[in-house]
Amino acid sequence: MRTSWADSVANSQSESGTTGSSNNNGSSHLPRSRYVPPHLRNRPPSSDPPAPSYSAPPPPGDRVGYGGPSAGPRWAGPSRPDYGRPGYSGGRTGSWNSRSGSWDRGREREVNPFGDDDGDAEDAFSGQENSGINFDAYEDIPVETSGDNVPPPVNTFAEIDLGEALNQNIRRCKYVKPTPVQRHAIPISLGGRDLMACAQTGSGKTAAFCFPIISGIMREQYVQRPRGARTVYPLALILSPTRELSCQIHEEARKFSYQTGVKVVVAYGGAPINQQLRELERGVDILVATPGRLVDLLERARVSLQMIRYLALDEADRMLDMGFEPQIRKIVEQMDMPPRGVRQTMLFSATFPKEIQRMASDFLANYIFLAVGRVGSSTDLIVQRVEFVLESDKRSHLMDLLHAQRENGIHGKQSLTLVFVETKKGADSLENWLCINGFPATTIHGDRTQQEREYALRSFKSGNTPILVATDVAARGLDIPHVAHVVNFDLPNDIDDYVHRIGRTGRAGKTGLATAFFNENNMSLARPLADLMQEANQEVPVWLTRYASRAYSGGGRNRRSGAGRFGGRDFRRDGSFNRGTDFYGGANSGGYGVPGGGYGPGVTSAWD
DNA sequence: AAAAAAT
Repeated sequence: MRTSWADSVANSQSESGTTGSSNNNGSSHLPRSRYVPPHLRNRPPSSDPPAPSYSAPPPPGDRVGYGGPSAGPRWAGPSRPDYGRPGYSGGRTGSWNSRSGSWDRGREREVNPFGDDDGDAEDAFSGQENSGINFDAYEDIPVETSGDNVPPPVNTFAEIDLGEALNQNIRRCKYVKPTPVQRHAIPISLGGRDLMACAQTGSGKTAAFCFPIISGIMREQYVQRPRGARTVYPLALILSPTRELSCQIHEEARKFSYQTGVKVVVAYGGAPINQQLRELERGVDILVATPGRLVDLLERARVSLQMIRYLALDEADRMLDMGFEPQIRKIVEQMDMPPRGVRQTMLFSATFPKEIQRMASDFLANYIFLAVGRVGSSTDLIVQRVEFVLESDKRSHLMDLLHAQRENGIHGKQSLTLVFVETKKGADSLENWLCINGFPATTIHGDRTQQEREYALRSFKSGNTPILVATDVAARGLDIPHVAHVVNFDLPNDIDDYVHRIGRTGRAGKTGLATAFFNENNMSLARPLADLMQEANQEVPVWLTRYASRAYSGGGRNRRSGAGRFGGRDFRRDGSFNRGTDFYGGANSGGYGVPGGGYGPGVTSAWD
């Protein structure tokens, strides 16, 4: 039987009579037997796994491991050299480090990230959060792996020795069983292997790279980090292309690391740097950042990458599209980060153009390639409609849609609708027009201040302004739960972008609707769109088929080399890219053309 | 061409 360190803390706290009461709302003590932990409140009585044995959880604000009495041995595991990889030997017991002692100054109460104590309107949807996941949709997802000695996937979280503290947070998140990307990626990462993967954000990708990092840091033998003047030394770095995405990863990572003692800090541009510096100074294990701000911090020598054990690059192709390659190379190769093979690296990308392949071969060592199909292959979950709408009719047409939606909605409440437009100016003007016409809308684009962007996102998520007009800043990666409808008011020029946009709905196994306004300005998209819809078993209007057959072949398609079909490819198999001894051809033959997994030639990026 | 990202 496993006795984890966290268990012993929980036991010792229950023995010492700690009452598990009090959220930050100052509610008075509840009798212990009646105590319902915040994350178990407001739930439907059935369908949940048996509640964890919870006689008296530690008070939410009190960091486990911060000098608690009889907290058990801080480290009982085998010792490793400083730069040792967190090898996975399975069945280890009692080796969980609390990270205590690292951030002595941070004795303030850790804010409960699961808060039913934040009291704002985001609660409109709480209680449904994650509980409506259609797990059947996850069953038949095609998954492909290749590489040396791929660790076998797991079927339950219980099979993975992540530690009790993390397990408790998994329960608090109401994750019942791992999603496909988690089933495969977590054992790979825990096995200390580098990973190149593609999968949707909504399918649990963030957890897939956060769990191994958090658990690895907790296992880490306590190593004194250098104490530079004002320099901090994170152990893990997560890079993502947009500020919102970084925030989102940070929020999730905070939930996963609650009461583990692992500190997560986010740094991104557009926000005052001083506050971020203060956060950093209070201690950081995992740093989530956008490239620009991180480079700034590195140049100021406020952050050192010397102690980095884990590096995760999210939406790598997106970062390259946005011209971040120089910054990323600077961060990974030209600062003080340990080289590949010493640190552990995870690279997530939707497509595999040459630049990504080069990046993979430069940043990863003997990695495992993992491709996870789209949840429900997008087919079952997103209903795609395309309508011919003249430029001049778009606004009134949108209005019709919104009216119909409002009437069909429950209690006349507008369900969340995300409207994509091409330009920042167009976004502002459409938002204004919607508001004038009685539809509360807000907008998100790169000309708005970060504060405005964050406010807009919050206001949208909470349902206060159930219509969000967005440019492509919101197209990829953002996981906004409960988006019922995505409207492509202006279609993008690239079918990949279309796929990403409609992927903002139908997430986490829920169904969604995507409507596109098509007109003569979108001719180049006719064929790829018709092909895509057909392959997704959607109804293709006859007029679109006609345009498609007329359209000059190849127009508007993504012709990036290296991209193609299900999950892209592990290019190491091509033989064309072999370089040095890290590469090997043709392990694990077969696997392409997994049934139901593809969008056909030239159409990629079903992944986030 | 537009969008994004450090000040």
